[in-house]
Amino acid sequence: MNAPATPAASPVCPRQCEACGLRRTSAFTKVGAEELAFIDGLRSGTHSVPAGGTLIAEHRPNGKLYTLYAGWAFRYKTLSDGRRQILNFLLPGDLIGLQQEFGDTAMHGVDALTDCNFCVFPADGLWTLFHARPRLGYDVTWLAAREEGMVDDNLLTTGRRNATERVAMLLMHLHRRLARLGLTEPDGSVLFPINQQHIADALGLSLVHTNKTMRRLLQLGLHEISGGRLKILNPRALGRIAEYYETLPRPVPLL
Amino acid sequence: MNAPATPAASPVCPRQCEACGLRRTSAFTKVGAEELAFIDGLRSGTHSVPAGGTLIAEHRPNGKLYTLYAGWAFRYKTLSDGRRQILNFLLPGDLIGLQQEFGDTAMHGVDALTDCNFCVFPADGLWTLFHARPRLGYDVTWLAAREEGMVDDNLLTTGRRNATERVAMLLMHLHRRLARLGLTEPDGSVLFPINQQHIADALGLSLVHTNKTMRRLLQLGLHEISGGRLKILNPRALGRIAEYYETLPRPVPLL
DNA sequence: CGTAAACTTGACCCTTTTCAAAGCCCGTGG
DNA sequence: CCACGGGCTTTGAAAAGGGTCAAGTTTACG
Repeated sequence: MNAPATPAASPVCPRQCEACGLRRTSAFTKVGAEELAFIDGLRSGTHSVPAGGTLIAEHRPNGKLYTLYAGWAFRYKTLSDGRRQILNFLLPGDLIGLQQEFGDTAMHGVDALTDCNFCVFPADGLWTLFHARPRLGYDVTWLAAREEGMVDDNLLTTGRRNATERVAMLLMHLHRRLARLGLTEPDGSVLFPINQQHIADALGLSLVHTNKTMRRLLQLGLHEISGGRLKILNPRALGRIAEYYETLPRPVPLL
Repeated sequence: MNAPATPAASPVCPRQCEACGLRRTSAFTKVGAEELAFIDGLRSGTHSVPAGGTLIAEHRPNGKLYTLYAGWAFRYKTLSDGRRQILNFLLPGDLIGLQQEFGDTAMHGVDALTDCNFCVFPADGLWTLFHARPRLGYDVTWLAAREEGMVDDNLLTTGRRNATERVAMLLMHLHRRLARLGLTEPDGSVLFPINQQHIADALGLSLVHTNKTMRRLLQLGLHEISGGRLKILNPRALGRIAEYYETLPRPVPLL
C-alpha cells in the first residue's frame, strides 16, 4: 500500500526541514516550499529524550510545542495515589503540547517509550503561525481535532468495552497507525516498545488482568508479541472482537 | 463571582451577533467589532433541536459547524450492541462539529438534552475564517484543545476512578462549568436536565450501580438533586473524593 | 387519574482487582 | 562461565466492585 522511506532510518532530526525524513513519507500532506521555509524558521531547535525519560512533567505546563520526529511516547495523567491513565500514544509526526500552549486545565505528562527526537517550536510560535500562515493554522486545528478523535475512541473503549475487546482494539489501533507511517516490516510486524503495564494503564485495566486477557488472545493465535515486536496474525478476528472499523488512510498535516 | 445576564433568559439566538446574549456574559472573551461582524457574516443561520432530538447522527458526518447558544446537549459514541459512551456534555458557548469538519475517524453523535438553539456555520466556513481572521482561527484551536482537555479528564475518570469518585467528579465538573457561565441560581443550584442513564453512560457505569452510588452520596448529604436541579451541599467533600482541582476561571473564546 | 418514564432496591453472578509468589530474560560482575 | 539482581511476565487463589435480572415505587404529565 505505502512503502515510504522509514523515518526510523535516520532517527535524528535533520538541520533543515527540507531534509526531513518524515516528509518524504506518503503519510503526510505535501506542503509548499514557502510554508516549509516558514516552518523551518519557526522551529527553535531539537530535543531528544532517552527511553523512559520525560518530555513534559505533569502539572508543570511548559508553553513549548513539539513534533515527535522519531520514537514512541505517550501522554498520561495520574491521580495522587499513583493510579495512571495513558491518554494516547504518540508516534512520529504527532504534535505535542497544544493543551499546554493554551494554559488550560488540560495538564498531562509526556514520557518517552523509546529514545525520542523532537522538533521544538517556541511558546509564542503558534500565534505567529496563525497570522503568517493561515493554512498551517488550519492544519494545527486539524491535528488537534484528530487527536481528540483518538481520545474519544479511547474513552469509548475504556468506558464500554470489556477487557478482551479493549486489548484487541489497542493492538489493531496501534498496528494501523504504524502501518500508515510505513513502519511495518516486510513480515507485517511492527515495533512494539510497550509493556503490559503500559497497556493496562492505557486501557483502564489492572496489570494482572491485562496479562491474562492477552494470554488468552495469544493462545487463540490472534497475535504474537516477541522481541519488542508485534505481529497481527488474524486481523479479521481481532477487528471483529474490537468492533474496529478501518478508516481510509489519508495524508496528515505535519508541522 | 460572576453574575452575568443569564443566557437562558432569552433562549433563542438573536438575528445579529451583536445582540448575542452569550457575549454579554463575563464568561467569554471580548472580541472587536470587526471580528464580531465577520462572525455575523459567516453565520449561515440558526437551528433548533427539541429536547431528546439529535443534532448530528452518529456515523453520518455533516460538515457544518455549530455553536450551542442555549440548552444542554452531549456528544456520544455507541457500539453495535447499543452500549453507549457519552464523551462530554455540551453547554452554551461550546463549538460543535470540528471533528466532522475534518472528516476524520472521529464519528460521534450529538443529542439535545433540553430544547437547544444553535448558531450554524457553513462547511467551508472554517477555511475562510482561518484566512480572513487568524485571531479567530487561533480561538477555534483553543476551543478544540480545551474540549480535548475535557475528554482527557473523562478518560482518566472512566479508566482509573471508582464509581463514587466518578460520580463526584461529574457533579463537580458540571457544576463548575455552569457556574462559570453564570447559570447558578442564588441558592447555588443549577439546572440538571440529565437522568441517571446519562450519568451512567458518561461514566462507564451501569444504570443500577450509578443509582446505588448516587444514593449513597445523597445519604451522606453531599449533594441534592430534585426537580431537575442540582445543588452541591458539600463541595469540599465531593472535591476531595473526586480529587477535583479547581482551575482558575478564564474567559473562553466564542464563535 | 392513568400511563410512561425515571428512580430504587434486593439477590445473585461474574468480571476484574488484589495479593502473593514464581518464573523468565538479560545484562553485570566476579 | 556462572551467580546475582532487576525488570517484566505468568499463575493461582481469594475478595470485591460492579453488572445483570427482576421487581417495585415514585414522579411527571397528559
